[in-house]
Amino acid sequence: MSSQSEVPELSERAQCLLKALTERYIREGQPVGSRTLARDAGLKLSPATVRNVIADLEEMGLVSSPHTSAGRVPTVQGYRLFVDTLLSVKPLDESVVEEIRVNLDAEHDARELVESASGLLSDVTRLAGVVTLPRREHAALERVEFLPLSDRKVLAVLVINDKEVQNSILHTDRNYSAGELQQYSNFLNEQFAGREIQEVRERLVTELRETREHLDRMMRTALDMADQVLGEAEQGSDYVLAGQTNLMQFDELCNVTTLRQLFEAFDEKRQILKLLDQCVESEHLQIFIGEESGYQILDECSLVTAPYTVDGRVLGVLGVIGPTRMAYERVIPIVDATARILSAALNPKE
Amino acid sequence: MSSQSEVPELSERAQCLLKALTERYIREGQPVGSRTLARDAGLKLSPATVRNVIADLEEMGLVSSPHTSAGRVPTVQGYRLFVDTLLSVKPLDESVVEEIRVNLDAEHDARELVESASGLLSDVTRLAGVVTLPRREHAALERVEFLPLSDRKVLAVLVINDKEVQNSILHTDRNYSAGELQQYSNFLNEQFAGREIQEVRERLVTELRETREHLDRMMRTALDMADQVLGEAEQGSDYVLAGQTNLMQFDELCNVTTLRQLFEAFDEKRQILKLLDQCVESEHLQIFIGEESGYQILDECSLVTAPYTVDGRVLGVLGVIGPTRMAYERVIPIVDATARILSAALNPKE
DNA sequence: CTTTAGCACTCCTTTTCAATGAGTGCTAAC
DNA sequence: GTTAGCACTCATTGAAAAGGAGTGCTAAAG
Repeated sequence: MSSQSEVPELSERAQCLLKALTERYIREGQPVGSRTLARDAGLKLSPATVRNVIADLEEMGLVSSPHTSAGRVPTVQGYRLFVDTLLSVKPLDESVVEEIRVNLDAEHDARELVESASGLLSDVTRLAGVVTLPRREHAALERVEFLPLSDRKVLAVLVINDKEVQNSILHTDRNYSAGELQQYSNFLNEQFAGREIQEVRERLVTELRETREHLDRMMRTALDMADQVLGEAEQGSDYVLAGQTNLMQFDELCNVTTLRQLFEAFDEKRQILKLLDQCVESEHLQIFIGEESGYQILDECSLVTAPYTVDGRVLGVLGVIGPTRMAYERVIPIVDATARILSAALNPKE
Repeated sequence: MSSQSEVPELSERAQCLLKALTERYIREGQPVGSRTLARDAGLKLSPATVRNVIADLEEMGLVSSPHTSAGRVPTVQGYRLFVDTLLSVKPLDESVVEEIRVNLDAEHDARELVESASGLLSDVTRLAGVVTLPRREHAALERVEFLPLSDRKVLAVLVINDKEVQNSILHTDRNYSAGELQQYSNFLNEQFAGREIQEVRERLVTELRETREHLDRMMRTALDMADQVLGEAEQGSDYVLAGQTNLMQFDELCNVTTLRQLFEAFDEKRQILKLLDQCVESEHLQIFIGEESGYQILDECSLVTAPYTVDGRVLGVLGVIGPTRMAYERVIPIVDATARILSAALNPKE
C-alpha cells in the first residue's frame, strides 16, 4: 500500500533522533545505542522511549542494526533523509574559502586549475577529490598553428578558449615547409577561429566530402590536418583524482580487498567516469549515497559533486569521494564553494 | 676480525641451500623450515643436516627466523648474495618482449612513451612500475614559437629534441601582435636552435646582463620571454608511477598503515625521486633491497632500475618497486629489456 | 668427521569456553 | 505516552588448552 516515496511523515521527535543518530555515527563510526542517543539528542527522554522511536525508524528502513544487540546505523535511505531534510549545513569558514581561492587563481591554464582543484578538495576535506576535465565539445577554437618537425612530422598547436593549449604530433605523407604550414594555418584561422570545435569539425567533414575534387592540394591538406587534430582534441574525456590515501583511514574501507577494488576502480576510470558524466547533466550539487550510485564498487562510499561552468555552460564536475559516513555538513559547502571558485577562475572575463 | 666484506666463502652446499630457501620464500612468502628445504633443494640430505648448514647461514647474517620455532627467511644480506651470485636469470619470453615493443613504438612523443613504459612495467611484472621523466638538461632546443593570446598573455611553444613539446603561458606587460612575436621567435630560433637548453639559458643570462642597455626593446623582450619559458622547461623533474594497487596483494605490505605510508610516499614523490635520481648516475641495472635504499618507507620493498638513454646519454631511469621477495629472476630481465626498448623508441634515428 | 635419528623444548596458531557487557524487546507499572 | 525492570541475544575479550611446525642438542651410525 505505501510506496517508497510516500514517507509516513516523521514526528518531530523521530526526526530529531534520526538526526542525532546519524550525526553521532558519522562522528564516531560506531553503531549507536539507545542510552547514548538519549543522552546525545538533548531531548529529555529515557533510553526505553528512545528505543520505541528507533524501532519505528527501523521498520521504516531508515536505520538498521548490524546484529541483534548492537546499536543502530543509518541505512542509505536514512542518510538520504538526513541529507535532504535534516542536515544543517555549516557556513564555510572564511579561511577555507580563502585557501581555495588562493590556490585557484586565474593565472593558470585550465588543465592546471583542474588538477589543483582535485588536490585542494582532497586536502580540505581529507577525502578523495575528483574533477573531470573540461568538456571540449563546446569549446571555442581560438587558433591553430602548424610547425614542421623533422622527418614527416608536423606539430599542431591548438589554442582553445584562450586558456587551454593542446598539441599533437601529426604524421604526414611528406615534409612540409614552414611557409606552407603557415599558409594552412592562416587559412584555417581565417575560416574557423572563434567557432566551436564541434561545429568546426562538422564543417570540415562536409567541405571535405562535397568539394574534395575541386579543392586545391593546399586546402585539402589543411583540412585533413585540422581534422586529425580536432579528432584528438575532442575525445579526451577523463578525470583527475587526488588523495586516494585519505580513504585508508576509514575502518569500513580498511578491508584490504575492498580498498583494492576501490583503488583499481580509480585506475580503471571508466566506471567512475560514467558516473561523473551523469552528474554533468545536473546543474546543481548532487549527492550519491552508497549503492545509489549504481556502481557496486562505490557501495560503501558516497559521492558529492557540483558542476563547474563557464558562461553558464557546464564544463565538467568536481567533487569528493568518501565513506558513506562522511561529514556531509562540512563537505557539501566545500564542494559547492570550490565549484564556484573554479568557475570564476576559468571565466575569461577577469 | 672478519668484516662485512670478507665473505667467509660459502660451501657449494650452503649456497645451494640459500638459493633454494630464497627461491622458495619468494614463491610462497612463508618462512621455510628444514624439512621443506631438504625436500626442495634436491640435495639428498636429511632435515637435521640442513639445519646445521642453515644455522651457519644464520650466524653469517644471511637468514633469520621471525621467531624461535619458525623457519628461516632471507635477510637483506641474504637477498643481496642471492641476487649477486646465486640468481639464474630467466631468459625473457619472446612474447613479453613483443608486448613491450608493440606498446613502445616510436610513434609517440617522449612523455607518452614514458607513461606507457610505467604502465607496461606494472602490467608485465604485476608490481608497481616507475619511470622518471626525461631530463631536459641536455636536450636540444629545436624551436621556439610565440603566439598571442588575448589579454596580455602569450603562448610559448617549445619544441625539444624533435619529440617533445612544451607550452607555457606567459604573462606579459602589454599585448603583442602576432607579427611582433614572430620576429622574436625568428630571432631566437636563428640564434639558438639546435643548442642545448642549458647552454641557451646561460647565454641568455649573459647577454641580458652585459648588453641590456644596448639591446633594442625587441631583443630584450625576446630574451626575457625565452628566459621565462626555459626556466619552466628546466625544472620539471618528476616521475610517473603505475600499478600501485598491485602491491596490495602482498601480505607483508597488507598492514594498512604500511601500505598507507608507502602510498603517501608515492604521492610525496620527493623521497622516491631522490632515490631514483641516484640511479641515474649508474649506467647499469641497479637493485636496492629493503633498507639498502636508505629510505625507511621502502624498508620492506625492493627497487630494480635501469637507465634509459638517447645517444648514449642517460635521460632517466625506469624500474619497478615491489616487496623484497619479488621474483627477481623475472623482474630483472623485464626491466632491462624495457629500458632498452624505450631507449630505442626515443632515439631519433629510426 | 659427517650425517642422521631421536627427543625435548619453544612459541606461534587455533580452538574452545566462559565471562563481560552493550543493547535490545517486551511487559507492566506510573 | 513514558519509563523502569528484566530476560535475552550476541559480539567481544581473555584465558586456557590443544596442536603443530620447527628448532637445537645429543648421541649413534656411516
